[in-house]
Parts: sequence; C-alpha cells; structure tokens
Amino acid sequence: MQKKLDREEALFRRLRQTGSISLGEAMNLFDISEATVRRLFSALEESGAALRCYGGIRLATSSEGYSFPKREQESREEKARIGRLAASFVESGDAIYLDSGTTLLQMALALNERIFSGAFQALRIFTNSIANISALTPSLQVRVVLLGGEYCMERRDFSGSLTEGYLEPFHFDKCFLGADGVTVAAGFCSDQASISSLNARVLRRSDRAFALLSNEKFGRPALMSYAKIGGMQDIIAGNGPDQSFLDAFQASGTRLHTMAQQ
Amino acid sequence: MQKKLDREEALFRRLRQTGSISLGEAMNLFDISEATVRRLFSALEESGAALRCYGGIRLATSSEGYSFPKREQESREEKARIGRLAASFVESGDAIYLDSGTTLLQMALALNERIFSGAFQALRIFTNSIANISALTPSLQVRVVLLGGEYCMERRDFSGSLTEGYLEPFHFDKCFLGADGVTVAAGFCSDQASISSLNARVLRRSDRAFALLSNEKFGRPALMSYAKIGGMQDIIAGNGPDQSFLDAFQASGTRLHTMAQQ
DNA sequence: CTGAAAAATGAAAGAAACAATCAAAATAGA
DNA sequence: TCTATTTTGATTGTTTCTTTCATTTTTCAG
Repeated sequence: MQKKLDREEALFRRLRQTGSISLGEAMNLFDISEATVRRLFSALEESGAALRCYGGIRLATSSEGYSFPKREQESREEKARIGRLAASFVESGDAIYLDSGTTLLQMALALNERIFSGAFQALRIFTNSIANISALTPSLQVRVVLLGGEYCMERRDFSGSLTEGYLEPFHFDKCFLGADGVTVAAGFCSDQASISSLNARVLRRSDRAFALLSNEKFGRPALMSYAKIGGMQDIIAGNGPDQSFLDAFQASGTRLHTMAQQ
Repeated sequence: MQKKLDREEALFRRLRQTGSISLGEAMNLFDISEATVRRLFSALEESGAALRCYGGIRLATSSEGYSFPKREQESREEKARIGRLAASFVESGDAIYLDSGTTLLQMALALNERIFSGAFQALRIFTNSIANISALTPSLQVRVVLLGGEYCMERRDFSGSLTEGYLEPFHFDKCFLGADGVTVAAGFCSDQASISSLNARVLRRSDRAFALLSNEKFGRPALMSYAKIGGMQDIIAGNGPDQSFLDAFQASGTRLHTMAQQ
C-alpha cells in the first residue's frame, strides 16, 4: 500500500486546480489528523513543487519553484555580485542577449534595477528564459523579447531548431552567456546539447561576448562545448580562477573582470 | 517626509534581490518594531507585488502575482468548468493553439490533467502565454511550444509582428481562443490590438476554431474585432447566452457547447 | 502464519508568529 | 504654535507551527 504517495499526488493535483489548500481543507479532504497534514505539506515542499504558507500550502510558481530549495541559497550572493557587475556593462542603445540560468537571472534582476532608476534611454533585451523575462519590466524605452520554441520545464527556457530560427534576423551588440562548466581545453560547455547549439549561434551574431561564471564552474567538465576560451571577449567571475585559466585568458586576449568589492 | 513609502520601495528592491525577507531581517534593516514591519509587509502584499509567508515575505512570482487578487476568484469556478469542457475536445495527434487569458489558463490546467492521466499518444501545443506554458508539462509525447516575441507584462504573453511571424510555418488542427467581448454585430473582440491581429492570423491557420466565453463576455463591446460570429466553428460557454446570440449562432452554423453539469 | 523492525499516524506541550487594540510619538496643515 | 491626522511601538490573546512521544499500521524475514 502507498497511501502516502497517493495522497501526495492527489494533493498536488488539487493544488494545480485551486492554487492553494488550507490545513483544514486537507484534513477533511483526506480525513487525517493535523499532524499528518503538516507532514504531507512538508514533504511536498521538500520536493520543491509547493511552498508552505501560514495556514496551508500554495503552488510554487516560478524561480523559487525548482532551484531555490537549498543549493542555490549558498552561492546566490556570489551570483548576485556577478550579475550586478555584468549589468554595469550594458549601455543605453544596446541590443543584448541574456542566456538562461541562475547567474543570468541575477543579472536580469540587477539590470531591472538599473532600468527602474532610469539608466537607459533605449535598450532591447533578448532572452530564451522565462525567469529572465519575468524579472524584467518592459517599457517604451526598454523592449523585452523572448525567443520562444520548445519548452524545457526544468530550466524554464526554450531551445531547439525553432528557437535558433527565431534568432536569425537579429544582431546583438553584446551577449551574456552562462556555462555549466569551463575547462582550458574544451572551453565553455553546457550540459544540454540544444543550449550549447543555441549559444554557439548567439555568439556568431554578437559583437562582444561576456561569460558569467561563478567559481564552481572553473575546471568542471560538461557535456558539450559551445565556444573555445578565445571565443569570449570578456569573463565576469566571482573570485579569480587558478593560474592555468589566467594563462589561457591572457594567451587569447580575453579580459577577466572580478569584483574588488561591492 | 515619506519614510513609509521609502521603506516600501527599499523593501521591494531588496526583495527583488534576495527573493524573500524574514521578519527579523526587516526589523534591524530598517530599525523598526515588529508591528511596523508587519504593517509594511501587509501593505506590500496588498499591492500585489509580494506574498506574506510564515516568518516573513516573499516575491510574488507568477500567476498569483497580478491578476489573482479578488476579481478572479469569483468567476474562476465557471472558467474552470469551461476549461475542462474545452479540454475534452482535444484528441491524440492534434496540433492545437491556446490563446492567452484566464479562461484559457484553466483549459491548460485541465489539459495537463488529461496529459498526466495518459490520454494522449501525441500532442503538440502552441501558445503565446507564459501562464499556459507554466501550466503544461512537456514530454516526449506532448510537445509544448511558446511563440515568443515582444513581452507584455500585464498579461504575461507575447504578441506583435515577431510573434505573428513565428506563426508562419504552422498549421493547427484546432485553436482555442478567448475574447474580451462578443457582440452579434462585431463578433469576437479583444481590448488589445496586437492580440486581435494575432488571433485573426491564428484563425486563418486553423481547421477548427473554438471560442471560450464566460458569461460576462456576451454583449460586452471591446476595442477590436478579430472574427465575425461565423468565423468560429464552436462556442464553449458557461451558461447559455441570450436569444440574439442563439439566433446568430444558428444562422452561421456555429455550434454552442454549454455544460449540463460537471 | 507469526513476530520483530520499520514506518506512519495522532495527540500533547511548548515555542513562534499572527491579528487586534490602544496609547505615545511623529508629522502635516492651519 | 496648536490641533488633527498619521504613524509607530507595546501589549494581549489567539492561531499556527514545531518537537516529542506513544500508539497504530505496515513490511518483511523466518
């Protein structure tokens, strides 16, 4: 018997219909005690699908949904600093592309701060990520465009041949890309082939390319390379990487930007 | 002086950076009492930008953010019924288009239920709405495609010439469209011109068109018409509309589906 | 089928957070 | 400067949350 899993699934289905469920509702829905409902809620929150709130539980809807739980919390501060630094490279009049990913989301948030403070007369922002889109506030001055296509639920982004096709008519002044790993030999890599392919295409359409890299990325190998070290003009990192990377950057003329303090 | 508004803005900025703030954090961030922090949180929740949770406050991230507050709650049950009925018209193998809007979101949720229960061997779903995308679970059998383009924050959807261009290569077996208003004379209308234009184009690329209409829509005029009454093959409505619409539907051979009970 | 180990459940006690109320302080306008 | 209004902080009582433990149910080896 798996009463427990059945309940979890039933609760999740119900959640998707009504958005939220109170403690009392769940109690007489399943006819179980308050303590068990709480445990059920905790399990569902643990899984990342929902969030407990004061008197019950609610669907987790966006950025908080998947990535939040614990792992992100730690390096988020570093990524926020990287994001702010990257956002400082954006200038009025630019057409820019933002990759998908948690670091790039932090950049989108920082960029939106600058937008709010009126830093840009004109700006066109392109991205393939729903999280980025949700973080940005479009206006007459700032146009925000999503490149659609086939949806990937885990990363909440779009990639594939459709997306690459949508890229076709555009040319970017700057592109800001993430990576799942970087090695001196392979360069910038993604764990998802379709993202790799997309990023490679973005690079060809950009005048200047920035890589946003939190420290954990350096030296980590990933599935598929989309650019050699020299393919990026600028690296924005938290602390500096080790010597082998510094040498490689120097050899290819890649600029490295790290944070003094902020 | 406007300490209060300043704090509200500062809190909101901080929220956008960190996603959430606890009661204690806010207390020594602004150096104010617990009661005042609670009032501050309440105000921000009232405005719809954030949601209070157990020990503090979090960003409101998606569907719950803007439209939910109160107005939706009322007619949601009716829209959910309409959505379920509409979802029952989808068959395995279909390529379908889903319009943006609260009624269509309910259909997406109902459709996802059917997807979960394994009702479809193959299905391709196209939409221009982030809410719909977030409600659907892509898989090998079920492909989910978003038509991107210029982002509209209020409706969380995409429209404009880019979006219309992305439509070009596709042909839909069925399309499911909403409306801001329907009149016998003007037909199906939207309050946003770009949505109207998009829907008109979707109609030309669809074999069979369904209109999802909650009762409030009948007789209400809206900015721009995208189809005459006869342009839709099927109407899915909550309760039936009045006689003039029934006559118009009969004259144009449009089928009307209402709910016996569900 | 039986009995022990593991898991799930319900109840209870203490801790934390919440809403409501009221008086003091700060602010704005005459 | 004085008064009316708004904002704030403290208090009280209620609700919800977490933790702990005993009981029940389930699982699985013998």
